[in-house]
Amino acid sequence: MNNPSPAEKAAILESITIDCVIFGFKAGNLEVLLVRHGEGISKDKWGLPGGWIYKTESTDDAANRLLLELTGIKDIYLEQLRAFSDPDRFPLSRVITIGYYALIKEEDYDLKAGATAAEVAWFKVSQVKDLIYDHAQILEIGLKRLRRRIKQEPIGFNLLPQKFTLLQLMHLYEEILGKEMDKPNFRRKILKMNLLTPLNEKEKDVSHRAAKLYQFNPETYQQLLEKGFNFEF
Amino acid sequence: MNNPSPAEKAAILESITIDCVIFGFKAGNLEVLLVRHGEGISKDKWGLPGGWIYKTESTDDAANRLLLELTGIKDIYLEQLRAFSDPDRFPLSRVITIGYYALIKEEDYDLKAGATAAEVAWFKVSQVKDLIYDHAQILEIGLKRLRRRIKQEPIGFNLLPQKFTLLQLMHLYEEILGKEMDKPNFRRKILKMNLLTPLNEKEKDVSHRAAKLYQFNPETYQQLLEKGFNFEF
DNA sequence: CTTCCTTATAGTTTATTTGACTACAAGTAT
DNA sequence: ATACTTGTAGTCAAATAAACTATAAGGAAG
Repeated sequence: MNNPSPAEKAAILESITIDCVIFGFKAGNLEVLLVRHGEGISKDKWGLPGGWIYKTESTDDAANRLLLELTGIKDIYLEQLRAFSDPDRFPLSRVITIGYYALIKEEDYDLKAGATAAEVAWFKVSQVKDLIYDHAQILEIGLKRLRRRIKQEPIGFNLLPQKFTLLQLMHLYEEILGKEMDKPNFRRKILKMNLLTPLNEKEKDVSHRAAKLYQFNPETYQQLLEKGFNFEF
Repeated sequence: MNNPSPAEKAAILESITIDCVIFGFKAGNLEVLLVRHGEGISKDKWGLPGGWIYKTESTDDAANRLLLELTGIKDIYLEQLRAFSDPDRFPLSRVITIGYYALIKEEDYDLKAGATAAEVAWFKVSQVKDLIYDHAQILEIGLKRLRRRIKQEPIGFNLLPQKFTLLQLMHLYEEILGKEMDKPNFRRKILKMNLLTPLNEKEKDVSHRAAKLYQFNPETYQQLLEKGFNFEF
């Protein structure tokens, strides 16, 4: 979100930007993808990946392009959060930013800092601090959305590896919703949804009884995405 | 959303606008507020109330100001829908619009066409057609949001008069969700929420047994707004 | 190889919530 | 007085949720 060069100015919208909140999950922690800026007024500070919009692209396209340019991540489903429009949110001029968010499996993507980003990395959400501009607020709204969504749609699964145990899934819910759950009840409820396909495999290299591995049933997944569910637990 | 005059250009953002989807409810029908444009390329066509954003105001403020200028409605709670960013959505130039929506009691507000609006009026949602630009899409997204929300938060009450009967409330839900409900069950469920305060009054001038009137319990209302509920019926 | 420990998984029990109904009460209109 | 309409109360079986107990399957320690 540095100021555009004169050459770029012709092709971009002047007072709108994009910022992306990308969530991942690793070792029981919810993480978010940040970039360290390599130039401009926020040089060397960390913030959400984002930038300017070309006049010829939709904001959805811009979000995907920017994410690719800055972090190397491509072809993910980004959902719009909302616009952030405090007149003073950006110090150099009046700029409204449109927030996007996504959930991805960290393991599926290689990070590669590009364009104006000097560095890209995952940070535990609970430990993020000192983001540029109003990015802390955008992250917070993204987190709120994630929490609301995960109770009503089977989106959390995007954060887990292909094959996972029921306990891993439960821990994911516990981490995101910030509350403890009952193993037998969780198991019963999620299995009844028919959303998981049991595999003929088990965990390996664990020092206790190995749990069965599961993966999604993409069909039920689609149905539930549309119809929603209630995952209060 | 006509093009700004040169004098205005200094003070407004060039490629962003606001559009508002205002829902009301009357005689069993869900209605939406539209304005007939008095000037510009969409002269004499109907569309959502909206317009340009001053550089010094947030989009929330802009939405409220524009609504007041165009329709005379003021001081309502407008919630942001999302940004609409199709590069071709606005014929004259590249303009992204930020949609807002609100639910209000029609009876509480007097309409008064102002600024660039030649006329303001309520239209039954089911009968709206031929809106300018992509306003049909914005309305559709607003409606979707309304349907989702009304199942999870007690927002529908904003559409009813101060005092109302349970059947009126149920009809509101039926109209918005497009599905029939069971009277006794609806009654039981909603009363148990403790959201309604029974009044010592009854309907008047009806040609059948008069129903008891209720109003909200603002405290429970606040609690439920934060905590949410599940109003599937 | 037996015992202990940890985690996985199955099952029980009780209270609560739903959904579909029935029944009756309270008014208006004829 | 009677029929008709809508409001309100209550019943009952099925489904769900929450808390809990019990057992199985492994590895680790002795």
